[in-house]
Amino acid sequence: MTKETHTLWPSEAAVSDVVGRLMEFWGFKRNMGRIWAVLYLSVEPRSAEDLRETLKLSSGAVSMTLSELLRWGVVRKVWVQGERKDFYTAEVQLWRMISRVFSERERSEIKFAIEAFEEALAELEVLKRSDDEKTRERATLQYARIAQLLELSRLGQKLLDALLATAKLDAEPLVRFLLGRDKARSPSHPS
Amino acid sequence: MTKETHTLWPSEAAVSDVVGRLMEFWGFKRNMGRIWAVLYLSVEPRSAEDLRETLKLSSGAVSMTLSELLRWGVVRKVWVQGERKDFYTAEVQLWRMISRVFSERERSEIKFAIEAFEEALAELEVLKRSDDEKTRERATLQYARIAQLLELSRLGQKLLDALLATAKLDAEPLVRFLLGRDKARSPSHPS
DNA sequence: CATACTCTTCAAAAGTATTTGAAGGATTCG
DNA sequence: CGAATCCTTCAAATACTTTTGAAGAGTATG
Repeated sequence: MTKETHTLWPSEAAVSDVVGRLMEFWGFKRNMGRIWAVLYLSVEPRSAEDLRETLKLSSGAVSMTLSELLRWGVVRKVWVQGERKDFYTAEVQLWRMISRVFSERERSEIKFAIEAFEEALAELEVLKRSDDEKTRERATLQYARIAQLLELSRLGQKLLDALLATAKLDAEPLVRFLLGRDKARSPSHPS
Repeated sequence: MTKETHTLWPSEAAVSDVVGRLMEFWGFKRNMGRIWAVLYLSVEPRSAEDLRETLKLSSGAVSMTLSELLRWGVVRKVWVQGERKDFYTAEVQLWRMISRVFSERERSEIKFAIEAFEEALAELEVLKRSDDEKTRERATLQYARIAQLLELSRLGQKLLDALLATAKLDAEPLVRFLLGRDKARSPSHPS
């Protein structure tokens, strides 16, 4: 019933925009970022209609974007006393969000790559024993190069795993390590 | 003059494809990945025409993609004795490539976000002292939330810096740390 | 300096991705 | 049960990205 179209403050608009862009950069739809940001900055849960008006989107877009956000577990449905509509809030545990997204998305991507590299290596293994000199040379070089790619991918995978393991507990551990390294270098922001 | 259209082996095609996808996933054009991969797996430097034929692209596409790759420093021009055309090779130092891309692209992205968050905080700083109760509440919550985003961004920035500093020297140091953590947990792939 | 060859550019075409809004479900309320 | 409200779906429209290929600029060669 509250018909006041929550107008965004300039700072809210700016943050939503930046988050939208960041998300886009990370391969999501811009509106996912914008909607999440609005919810993240909202004192109370918001309805779909509310978001639709605030961000000037179609009802369909809001519905689809929200369901995607729900699927990624970065937004939750909330029941508000005596209201018919659904209300939504943002997950505020940033690390949780990130780890969820990473573990679902980046991991499968990298897993796929790793498998492909392994297969390629297996094929080249055979060609390295070819009768043809040229073929052997080519196969040998490629084998070495792909092995590099594989190594890098495995490393990326481990990095991700480490990050995820870390994030699952708390924000800090890995963080600390990295901040530590940095301490001596730039005095930067006093805060 | 060598008119033999280097046909790709299945393993080459597969790897080029995967690398293309990975690159696409990371926000580049798929063809950048494919071209780079072909060069990376090539025994000798290749000409633009050669790539055009191998990958069935238009001359324009090859030209533009190559110049983009050159701009990112992941491919280099090479002069081949007695040849009129330009020849190209891939940067084979993977860490170098990655650190170059990261430092140019991700860093500016994150820097921009950080600035935006800081500005938003400054604006909210004022609103937190508003006469209106509601406004104060809203501003206070948003301040706290954006501060979280800012913290996270700064962390990301530091992580990147650490990675870059590492990569600039060698592939290993950061790597070692991460591999260490992992050792005890999952026996996984026996190789 | 004319010719041949190569590379680049760019407007148009093709291809993708996102958004819209109307139709249809689903749920609650009287 | 019927009306009202809200949510979802999906084909069509729009917006955005990438690719094409022809025109032209640049350069080495005879």
